[in-house]
Amino acid sequence: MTSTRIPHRGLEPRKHPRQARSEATVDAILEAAAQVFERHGYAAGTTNRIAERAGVSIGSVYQYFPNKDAILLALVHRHLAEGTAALQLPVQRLLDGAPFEDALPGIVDAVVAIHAAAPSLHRVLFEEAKLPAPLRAELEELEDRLVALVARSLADDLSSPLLSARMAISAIEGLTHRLVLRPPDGVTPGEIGQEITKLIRAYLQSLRRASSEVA
Amino acid sequence: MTSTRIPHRGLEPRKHPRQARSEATVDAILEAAAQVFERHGYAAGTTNRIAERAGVSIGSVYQYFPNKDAILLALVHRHLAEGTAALQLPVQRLLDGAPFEDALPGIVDAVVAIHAAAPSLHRVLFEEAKLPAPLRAELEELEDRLVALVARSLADDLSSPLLSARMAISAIEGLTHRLVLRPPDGVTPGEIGQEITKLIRAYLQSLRRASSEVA
Amino acid sequence: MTSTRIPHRGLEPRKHPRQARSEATVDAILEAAAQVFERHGYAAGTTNRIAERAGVSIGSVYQYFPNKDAILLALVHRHLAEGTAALQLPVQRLLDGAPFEDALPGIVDAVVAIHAAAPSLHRVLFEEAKLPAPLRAELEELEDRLVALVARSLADDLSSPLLSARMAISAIEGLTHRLVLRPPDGVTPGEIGQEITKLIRAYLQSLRRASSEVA
Amino acid sequence: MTSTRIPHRGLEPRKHPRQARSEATVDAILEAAAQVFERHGYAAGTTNRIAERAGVSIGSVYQYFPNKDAILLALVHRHLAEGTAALQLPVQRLLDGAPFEDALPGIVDAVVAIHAAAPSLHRVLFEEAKLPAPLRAELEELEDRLVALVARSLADDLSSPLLSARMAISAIEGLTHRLVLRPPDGVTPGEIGQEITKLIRAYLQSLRRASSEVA
DNA sequence: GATGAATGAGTATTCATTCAT
DNA sequence: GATGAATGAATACTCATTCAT
Repeated sequence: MTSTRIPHRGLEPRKHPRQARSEATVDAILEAAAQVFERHGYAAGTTNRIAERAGVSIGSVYQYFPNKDAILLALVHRHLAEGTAALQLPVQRLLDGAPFEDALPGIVDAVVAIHAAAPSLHRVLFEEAKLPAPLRAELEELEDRLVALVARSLADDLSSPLLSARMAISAIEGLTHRLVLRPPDGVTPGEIGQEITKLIRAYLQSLRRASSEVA
Repeated sequence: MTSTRIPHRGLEPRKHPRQARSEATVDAILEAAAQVFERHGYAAGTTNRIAERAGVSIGSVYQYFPNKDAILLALVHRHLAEGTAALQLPVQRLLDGAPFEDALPGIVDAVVAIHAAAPSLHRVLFEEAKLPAPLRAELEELEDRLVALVARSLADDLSSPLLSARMAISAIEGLTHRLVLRPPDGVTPGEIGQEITKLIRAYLQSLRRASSEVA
Repeated sequence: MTSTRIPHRGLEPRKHPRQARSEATVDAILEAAAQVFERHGYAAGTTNRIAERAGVSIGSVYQYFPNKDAILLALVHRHLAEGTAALQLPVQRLLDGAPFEDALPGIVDAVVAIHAAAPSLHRVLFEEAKLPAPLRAELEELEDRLVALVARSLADDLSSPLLSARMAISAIEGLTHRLVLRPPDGVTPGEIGQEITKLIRAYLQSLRRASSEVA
Repeated sequence: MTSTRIPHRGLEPRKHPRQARSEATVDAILEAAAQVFERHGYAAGTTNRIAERAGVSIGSVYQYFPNKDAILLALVHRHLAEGTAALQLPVQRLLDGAPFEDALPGIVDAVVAIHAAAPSLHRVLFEEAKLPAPLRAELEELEDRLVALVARSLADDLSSPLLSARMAISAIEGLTHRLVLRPPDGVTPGEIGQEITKLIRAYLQSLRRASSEVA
């Protein structure tokens, strides 16, 4: 397949490895795929290269993944799991009723961390590859849920909490993405996070002022 | 070529059309390429598909473009020219010494307009395809110049004008990109622009307050 | 056509140029073709390159030649005419009854001259390209006639004049071809010719001795 | 590639077959290539035709050869190995100090045998295709070494042993090439060899006579 | 007559995927 | 289970040739 489009059917991992050895093989393949996609992009990251780097025969790759797209999907899921885990704590705080601005630094740190780990791979997974619609929908829903959560925490002060929450989350994602992939000279990821936090805070506070003025 | 990498040499258009007929052909090819890349992405946007959609034989495509990458490059340049044109006015105001915040809405509108015209194509041109290093450098320099210009206009009030300018420009680009590609329900591009403007303004004002407090 | 095979039909020049201008065009095309084939070989010598070098549009080339092979054929004929002309004198001496060894230096000089003029083109015309069978037959017949002529002049002294003549002619051709294309260090074409002459003379004399001993 | 030029890099066979099966595949491809090139020439001998005749998919061809040129190169090397083997014995005699004329028939027989096995393929390999410069240099050096060896064995009697040796070797090659490719009526390869031997002997003896007369 | 834009069959090559061992 | 040899559809690109202007 030369295309980048990722069909939906037949993407489930072929067999769930039950033995430790198999699990190690799957891990090796995924790790190899991450490296190969990171370096070459999705289209030029051939399955044979992945197999070679994993130290495994191409046949073994297809023993565990029905096709190339499935490998990418598994990577997406792995990435997603890591992301969810990193967001776990700050999101929990939101659920516990903490104000958004308290959870904000934790969220930003988590997003920055996710991107900083493998910036180029992130690009491949979420921008180069055309993920299957259902997965894409799932991703959007995930973001929507976070937005909704944030909106709820902003609802008391702001007039358009949903839009504001969307702006905040999008700013975090968008800025992190841009700035981590190509960081300005002499600025560390940590500082990037702080600056993003500042920006969001300023935005929300100005909205609050506007909101209170109206009232 | 299945890869997405775009080499630098040999990408100049092959012949300059001398008859009106060929100019129309080149236009048709570029327009077709824009559509095909927009729909299928770069990798899956085959040259034959482009030719077919242009209503032209594959040979004609290669009469004017030495290879597939050159088609994409031409598209990038076309896009770039439009972008530069759209930014012309607000940038001129900056050059004339206007404060950034006055030029801001114009800049945001221009960036939103560029994205809104063909959001998906924009993604293909600047994210899926690996542009040749020199072009990429040129693009970065373009952004750097804009950042420097903005920084200059912010230098009086702010302590880190370069970083702040970078944040502002990145926020415009990053947010526009995200929000135009997948706009929140019931929000128009115009409103997106306004909200982005608000966000940047809030950020700068808060920096100013912080700056003056220190002083 | 990528093939080197040269079909037989439709190879006659399309129209005999009647005006001086046309004749000049044909000449320019042939000269350009000679240069292009000499430099690039037949397969890589494209018709467009020929047209360009001739300073003529591709359409004009096809006005005078039905296809690429016809150009090569015309070149072969031109070459052949020159060869025949160069051999005219020594062959006439043979016809007049002169002994072969008297005509020999003239023949060798002629053959060397033909090769030396454009060694690489000669290779393309007679070895790379697969000439159409009839032309090939014609060429062979030409050589056969020369061989027969030589054989007649050797018939009195030798026991197998036909074979000896064939050997002599083949030696001239074969040696010239090899030695002119890649001449040994510090040896001029003239010396090559002299040495070939020596070799043929020695061969014939030894045959004569053998022949007379038997008798 | 339509051109006949053969670049030098990336021509090494792609993988060394480890299973018996693949060795058979490589052999089949080479044998098929020999036949296809023999019949159609290099340019018109398409890789698909080779695959088809080998009873193998086109993919398998490229599993073992990086490109078409590499196939031709492998054929050249195979041919060369056979040639070297055939010349082994007579050359050894020369090395052992035998006079050239003793080794001569063996050399001629070897050269005739090499050509007679696949005359047309020989033409394709060494005349139609433009071998990469290094290989061409290697071939010339091989011939040069043989010439030097012969010259050494002629040095005592002749005044220009190097030129004479070059003439002798060139005559063998050139005559064999011409006469085997298109043998005169009713003459067997064996007789061709004998006649060539005669010719060389006569040449050398006449040189010797000339040399001794001078002295 | 001349031009050069347009054509499209044909070529080398890649790479995801299968399957015999 | 694992291997890697084999497959072949698909792709970018060339170039001889045609034909509208």
